[in-house]
Amino acid sequence: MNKVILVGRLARDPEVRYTQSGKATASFALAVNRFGGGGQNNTADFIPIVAWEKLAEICGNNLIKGSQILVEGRIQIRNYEDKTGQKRYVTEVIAQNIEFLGSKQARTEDGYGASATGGANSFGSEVFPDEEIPF
Amino acid sequence: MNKVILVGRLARDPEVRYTQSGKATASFALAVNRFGGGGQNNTADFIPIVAWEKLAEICGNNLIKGSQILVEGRIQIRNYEDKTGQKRYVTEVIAQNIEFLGSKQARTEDGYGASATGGANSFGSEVFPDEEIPF
Amino acid sequence: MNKVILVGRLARDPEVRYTQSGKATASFALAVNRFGGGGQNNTADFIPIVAWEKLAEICGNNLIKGSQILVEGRIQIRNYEDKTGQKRYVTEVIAQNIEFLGSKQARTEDGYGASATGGANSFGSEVFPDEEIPF
Amino acid sequence: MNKVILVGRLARDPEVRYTQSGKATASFALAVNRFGGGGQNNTADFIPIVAWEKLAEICGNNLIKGSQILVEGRIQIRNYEDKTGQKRYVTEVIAQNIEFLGSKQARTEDGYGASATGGANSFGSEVFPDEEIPF
DNA sequence: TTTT
DNA sequence: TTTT
Repeated sequence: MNKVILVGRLARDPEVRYTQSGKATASFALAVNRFGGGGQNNTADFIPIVAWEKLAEICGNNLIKGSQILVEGRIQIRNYEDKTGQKRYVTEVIAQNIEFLGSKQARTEDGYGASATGGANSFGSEVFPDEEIPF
Repeated sequence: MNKVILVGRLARDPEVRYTQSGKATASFALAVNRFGGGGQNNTADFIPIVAWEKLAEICGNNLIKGSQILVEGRIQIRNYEDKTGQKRYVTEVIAQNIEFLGSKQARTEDGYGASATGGANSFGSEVFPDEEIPF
Repeated sequence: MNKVILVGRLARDPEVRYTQSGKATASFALAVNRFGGGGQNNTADFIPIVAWEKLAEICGNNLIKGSQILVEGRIQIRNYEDKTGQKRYVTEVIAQNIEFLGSKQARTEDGYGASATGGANSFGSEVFPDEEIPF
Repeated sequence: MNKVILVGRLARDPEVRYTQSGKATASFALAVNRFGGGGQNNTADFIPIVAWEKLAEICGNNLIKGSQILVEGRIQIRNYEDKTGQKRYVTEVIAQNIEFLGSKQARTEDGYGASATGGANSFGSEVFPDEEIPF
C-alpha cells in the first residue's frame, strides 16, 4: 500500500515530454495548502506530480496553471547523480488517477466535472451491473 | 484503519439535530458519481454522511443542496429494531474532515476554499515549524 | 473520488459464486476494529466486501476466516425489493485491491506478503523504469 | 487534502530526538515494496517518516527495524541550505496515525495489534454512542 | 429516492 | 543506501 490523495492547484502549466520509446509523461508541481493549527497560516507544499501515457496526454490537453484537481497516486523516489557525482534523491507522486474539480480548466467544458485515469494506470473502471449479482 | 474519502455533491440540505446531551449532528446524502467503464453511464451512489459537534455546525452553516465537498471519514454500521422487531443495519460515513471544493456554498465566500475539521474529530491541525526540526 | 481503505480480519471464509455470464464474485464480512476514545472499547464494524473476477478467485484461494488483509475499494449501494415489496438498500465495499498482511492465510506461503489486484479492477500495476525518464 | 497511506517495514530503528522546546520527534525510513507489473521485481521505496510528540514516543518505544506498520500522514516539503549555500528540498511524510500490523514489534505483546495516534495529531478518537443518535 |  |  502506497497511496497518496492530494487536492490542490497546478503551480504551472504541465510539461509534456516523451521517452525514447515514445511514452508520454506530464510533470507539474501541485500547490497543496497547509491548514495550520486554526491560525491563518496559508502556506502550501509544492508537490511534484508525474503522469504517464494516456493520463499524461489528458493532463497536457486539459490542465493549466491554476487548475484545481484531485490526484490519486503513489510516492516514488528516484535517484540520480549530481554534476559533482553525488547521489541525489527526488521524491515524486506518480499519478494513477486525476479528477478535475474546479474552474481554470483548459479546453474542456462539461459542467459535470471529469475523471481521468491513464492507460496502464487505469483502475476501477469497470462497473458491474447490479442485476447480475448472484446473492 | 477504516478510512473513506469521497468527493460529491449534497443531494439535499443537511439536517442538523441535537442529542439529548446536546451534541449536534448533521446528516445528509452525498451524491458520488460512478464513472463506469469509459461509457457515459452517469449514475451516482447516494451515501449517507453524518457529522458531529463542531463539524456538524459547520455543515449546517455552510452547506446546501448541490454543494461540492470532499469528505474524509470512516464507515460505521448501526443497527436498530424495525417496527416489526426485525434487526436492520444502517451503513453511514462518519465525517472526520470536510473540504469545501466548489460553488453552491452557502454563506461563505473566500476564493481559496476552506477546510473544516470537527472538535473531537479534529486531526492534523498542528503544523510544526520547520526551524525547530532537530535533524 | 470514492475511495475506501480498510484493515481488518475476515469474519468468515469468503463465499465464491458465479454470475450467469460466468464472472466470479467473492463476498465476505471484514471485521474492522473501532478504536474508541482512548478507552479499551474493542468493538468492530463488520463491513461487507465484494470482489469480482480474478480478484474474487484470489480471495477464494487465499483467504480464510481470520485472515488479516488491507482492502482498497469503493462504497457501492445496491437496492432490491423485499419479500414484502419494500425497497431495501445494501451498502458494500467493492474491492479494487487486496493486500495480505498477517497470518491465517490459506494456501499461500511466501514470507514477503502479497498484493492482489483483480482483472478489470487492476491498477497501478505498471512500474515505469527510472532510466527512461526524460527529465 | 494531503493524505498518505503507506504499509511497509522500518528500514532501521527509529531515531528519537527533541527540539529545543522539548517536543519529541521520531524519524525513520519506511521500506514500501513496489509490486511491478505482475513480474517479480521486488524493489522498495524508502520513504522518510517523521512523527511528533506522543506519537514519536510511541514509535521510539514500540518499533524496531523490520516492524511492519501502516502510516497515515501527509506529505511535507522542507527546505534547507546546503553547506555550499544551495537550497535543498527534503520530502517527508509527517505521520498522523500509525497502526502496528505485523511481527517484529518491540516491547509490546497483544495479539490484537494496536493503533496509535499522536497528541496534537490525534483524530477520529471519539466514538459516538449509537444510542444517542437523534434519527 | 436524491447532486451537477 | 536501508525492510521482509
